[in-house]
Amino acid sequence: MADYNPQEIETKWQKRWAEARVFETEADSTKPKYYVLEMLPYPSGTMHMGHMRNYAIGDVVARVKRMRGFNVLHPMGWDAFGLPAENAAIKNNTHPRIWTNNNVGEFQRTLRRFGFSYDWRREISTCEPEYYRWNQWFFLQMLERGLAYRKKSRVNWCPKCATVLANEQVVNGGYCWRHEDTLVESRELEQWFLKTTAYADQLVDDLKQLEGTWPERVITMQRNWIGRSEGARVKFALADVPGAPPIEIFTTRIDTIYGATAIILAPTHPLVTKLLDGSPNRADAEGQLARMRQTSVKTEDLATAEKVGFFTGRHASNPFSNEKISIWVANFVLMEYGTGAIMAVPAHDERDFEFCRKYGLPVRVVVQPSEGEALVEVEMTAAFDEHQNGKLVNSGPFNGLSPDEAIVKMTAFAEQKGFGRGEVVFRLRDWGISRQRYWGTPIPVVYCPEHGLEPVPYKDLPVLLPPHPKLTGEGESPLASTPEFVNTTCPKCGGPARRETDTMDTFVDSSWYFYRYCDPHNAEAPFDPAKVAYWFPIDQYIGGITHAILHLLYSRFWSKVMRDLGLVKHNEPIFRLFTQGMIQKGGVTMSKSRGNVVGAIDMAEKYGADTSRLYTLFAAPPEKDLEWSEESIEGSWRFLNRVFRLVDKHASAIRDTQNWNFDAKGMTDKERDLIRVTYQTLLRVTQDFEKRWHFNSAIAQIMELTNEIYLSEPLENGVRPEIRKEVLEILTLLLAPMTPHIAEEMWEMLGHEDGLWKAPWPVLTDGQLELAKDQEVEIPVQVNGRVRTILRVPAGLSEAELVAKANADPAVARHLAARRIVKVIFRPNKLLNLVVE
RNA sequence: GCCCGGGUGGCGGAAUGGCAGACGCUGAGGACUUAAAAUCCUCCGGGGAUUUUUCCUCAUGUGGGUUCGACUCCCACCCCGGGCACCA
Repeated sequence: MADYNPQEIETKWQKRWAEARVFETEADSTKPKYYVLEMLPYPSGTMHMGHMRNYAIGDVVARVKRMRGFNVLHPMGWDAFGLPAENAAIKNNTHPRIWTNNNVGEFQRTLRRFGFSYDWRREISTCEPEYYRWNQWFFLQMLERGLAYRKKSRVNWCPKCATVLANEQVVNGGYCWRHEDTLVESRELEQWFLKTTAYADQLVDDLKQLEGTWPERVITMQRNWIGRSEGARVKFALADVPGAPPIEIFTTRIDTIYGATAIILAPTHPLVTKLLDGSPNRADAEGQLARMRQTSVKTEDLATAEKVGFFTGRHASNPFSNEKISIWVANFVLMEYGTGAIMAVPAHDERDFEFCRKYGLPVRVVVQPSEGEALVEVEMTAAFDEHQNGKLVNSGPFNGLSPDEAIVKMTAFAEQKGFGRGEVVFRLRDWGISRQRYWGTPIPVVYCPEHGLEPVPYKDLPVLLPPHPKLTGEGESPLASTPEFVNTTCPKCGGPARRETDTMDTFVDSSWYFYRYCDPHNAEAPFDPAKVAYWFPIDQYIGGITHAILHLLYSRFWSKVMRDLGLVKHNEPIFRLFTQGMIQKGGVTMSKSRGNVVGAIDMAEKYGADTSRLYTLFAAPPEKDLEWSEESIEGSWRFLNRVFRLVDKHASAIRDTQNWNFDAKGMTDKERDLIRVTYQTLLRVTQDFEKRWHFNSAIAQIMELTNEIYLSEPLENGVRPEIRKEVLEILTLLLAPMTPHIAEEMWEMLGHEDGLWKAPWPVLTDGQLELAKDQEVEIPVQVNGRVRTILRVPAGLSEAELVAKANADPAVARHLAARRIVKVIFRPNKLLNLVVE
């Protein structure tokens, strides 16, 4: 009699797995491959159970696939660059590398303690020169192709981070994604960009390939983020400024152009100052303009702010109607989108309606609903903006067309006349990657007084971070105040030159790390394309919904660039994506900053890794958020003890028994019942693992099986040792993907000298499938859809026989009374429903 | 405002058109024990009738609908969570 001692068992098996190198894999074209990956963690502080859920799910998948004969790649690494390391280093007067490496050590120890089946030889850390040199290599490749460029731009500046943020890192309408209480400011700086917009079309089109294997909402979020709009660009000539260039506007509703009653420019539109030159309204206008230009960058405010604007005193003429309309400037028109100028069609656009009513601009209906009452301008209280359902009026030669027809014809007309053309506009902007911080990948270019911007030659990569930076957390990049880094020579002329001092956004690191896992120690190239061709695409990627836009969009972009560089063949790197729910405590997501974490190591020490893993899988389906409960985890602990005692009790009697030959002859009823429930459990659990990912109900099934076995105790009475062995072995194998250590231990107790890691997932023969079938079934008998009795009958009973039995049953007879049966619904082995008058 | 999720016992959850509440937690009772813990067994949605047994009835956010039959499908609404938010 031994007690279940998880600390001892878990250490023992982790050691054996490592010695036998069980989880180390190589590309092998003779075997089917399976690449399962969990998003790489940012190593900060200690790991909590919120992290572990992600890895527990991935490990189940990896272990099930291995048992099913796949060559499984399951790697782990560290997203090791980033601001917290630098901030912590400043605070503690240490080096970011020391802080980072300590955390990496802590994270690695925790993951190892949980027994996750990673191939640790493939571990990568993005802050190592062996890794980030390839960030620089990719950057130079993009620079050569015009996909990396520098421009002066208004940027999002987080005063706390003291650096620039990408648009995607500005959250909640104007706050820093790391400091959710800090408002992002707007500044003008020279910045490096990657041309994500060059792939905007593909990024949106290829989302179709992901339908069915990616969560719908992730696809929708990406589609909205890219924001593709088809419309037209139209030139409005200036009516009262001779020789001035026309104003170009973008619209998706060119069909409503006869209803345009004003042109509105963004406050920062370059034409605004020209228009105001010599305008009678000038003084007044400039005051308003100044106010508009300095309003906050909070998009949330923008959305709810009242629309304000002013008349420039100038007019433009509508190229379709030659009508003169006034030109305005207003706060709700954005310079960053389209052309920074719009035509206001108040009758058919909600925003324009609001603006024009406020300033008394005319409203003119040009699309009348095809059903119901006709619109009357003065009575309108809202714009009529339906596409589908209307026809054009007051629109010259286009009267009578539907809006959709009119869009096509009017765009063609504008193109023919030379004052407009069809255009597709994206909301997506280029990816600003410059960061004015130390702990990131140096951007590999130098500035020569003679030759200007020069890329660092490939042979000189990596450009290493200087080992002794001056970190202050303020002002420009710490690299700029590190002379031994900045001062260099021009690769072209050898004269003195300055290095670029910006470093790369850390999303660069995570955009391609999963390729490096395929060939992590390659010193000649980012990876061997042949190895990537074997392992890719990632069969299953698992992570939080928080990365639905940023990380996944950049990764998709990077893959497409790599494809165009000829490094990979696929369009999309990730075949199947799963977004798991968060672990919460007290109703909010577990996180260090909220101070509600449950430490992973603490749980492993208290209950063991197996219990901790089991509980995160059992408490809720994996896609849903899960409220951590210290009381509930006790149930998982009790269950594993219960299983262990069961195996322990029978082990000595059955360990040396021959395996059962599956001969059904001579089986006792008790044996049949046990075998049936065991096989049925196996079939259902297999389904839950492979098809539905319902780990929680898989565990429930295994618990039920365990309860059944307990109720059949003592098994020695009427169950032969070989059948006991069959039942307990299957129970053990079912648990193996989720609680691998205890499963290995029990497998050994059951007499196996080879590790369970060598055992395949059980597959039933036809004979065994026969034994899995019910011989007797319980059939609910309904009268008019209400259950009146449950009959226990032999499986496969015919309708007639069942109806006869039902009629004979007093509980049914009572409800049939003397009424006539008008219809019989019969589902074999399932249900009988008698419909009476 | 728009777009997604979701709403089932005291709690986490199960059931993808066929016995609502599997499994687990909590709680109650029993066995074992000098005792406790652990363990094993039983019970546990509401109301009513019958009271050793069983039967009826209500119940899956609300109201309709489809169906022999609806937690499940359809329509409308309410509430909760998340995402987007002047993108022309």
